[in-house]
Amino acid sequence: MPRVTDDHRRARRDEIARAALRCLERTGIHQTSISDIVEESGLSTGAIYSNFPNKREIMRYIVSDYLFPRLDEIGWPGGVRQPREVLELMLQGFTEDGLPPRIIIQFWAEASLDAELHDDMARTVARLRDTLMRRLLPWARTRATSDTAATALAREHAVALNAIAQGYIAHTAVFGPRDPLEYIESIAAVVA
Amino acid sequence: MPRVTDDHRRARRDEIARAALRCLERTGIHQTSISDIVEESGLSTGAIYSNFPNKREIMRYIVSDYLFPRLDEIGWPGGVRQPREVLELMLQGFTEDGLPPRIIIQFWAEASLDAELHDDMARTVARLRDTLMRRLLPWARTRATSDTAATALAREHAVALNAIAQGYIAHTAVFGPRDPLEYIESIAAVVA
DNA sequence: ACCTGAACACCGTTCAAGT
DNA sequence: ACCTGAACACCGTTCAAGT
Repeated sequence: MPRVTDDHRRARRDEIARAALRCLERTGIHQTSISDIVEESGLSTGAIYSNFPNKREIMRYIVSDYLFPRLDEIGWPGGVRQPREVLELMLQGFTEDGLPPRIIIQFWAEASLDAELHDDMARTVARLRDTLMRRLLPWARTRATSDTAATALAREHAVALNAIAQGYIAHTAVFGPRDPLEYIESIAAVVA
Repeated sequence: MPRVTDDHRRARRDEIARAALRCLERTGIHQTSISDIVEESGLSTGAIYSNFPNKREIMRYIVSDYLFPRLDEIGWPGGVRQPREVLELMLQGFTEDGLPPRIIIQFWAEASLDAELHDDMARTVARLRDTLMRRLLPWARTRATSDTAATALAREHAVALNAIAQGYIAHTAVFGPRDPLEYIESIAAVVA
């Protein structure tokens, strides 16, 4: 019995979150009002508030489940791949499949002010890092003598990949789209 | 005669902007209300609104004049400096003298939604880039055959330095303070 | 000319009433 | 149990009245 109710509840929450996301893509977090979400979803104010306690919890739900939806579904090639190549695939994956950078940077701004939203973001980013780690592991094994060392190396590089991706997203959010390969090349030239 | 009035006006606007900035550091752009700024500045609502047409224009004023206040006042060493070293000094300068990354990322989020604020931001970043360019020029001259080529090279690298600094600020805004040198080293290891 | 602060319109949230 | 939508409190902005 709880099964049916839970499924229904989740479906409703997804319906609301997706409507909210369509509003966010148009106007951002703070310019999106509850009544915009009411209109976009076709539900009533009360329907929103009987599924989420407040607007902030809708945003937390989005950060946890919708912010970087498909990174583990990128068509990753198998085999040994250099970190640089994994980075290139990741940035191309964001460009093609992710939410607009404009939205992501707004959630970062929120996360820097709200401890719980920050923790949701940290968990989401940790999932991303683990996906990257798995892709880096074959390469890391060619560089390390033990399995433990390989895991540590892959993890370190996955963290750095996340950091560069964050820089790329922030950059394109503010200054517009940019070719990922050219971006990577330009920062490589500077830190070399 | 207009001189005195203009100076007075500018002083008042600075007074308001600084009070607003103190509020922003505590609670962010959207959680800072006009009445917070009224309280923090000791002025009245009407005094705010007779110096700025609305809250957004206070934010534009901050982006133009207060966001990266001291980058050209960093104690830059003279002589030929590698891009990597200029990058290190820049990130250290941000860490020591700039506004908290938490605030800067909020203005980026705003700039990605508001065309005029975006243009203010672009001008501010262009000033930063020109400062960096001047610091890179001695190095660029050792690498280029003409003055024109040196200028172009310095400019290219200055743009990349800005991009990396933006990544660093976004990263520290969300994930907390991090040693600039270690950050640079970790991304260098990946794009190498 | 600049400032005061009460009044207005709008948004997030609540809650009595419905199914 | 979930939903409706009018009502409430608060925030950005305006404006008649003051200096």
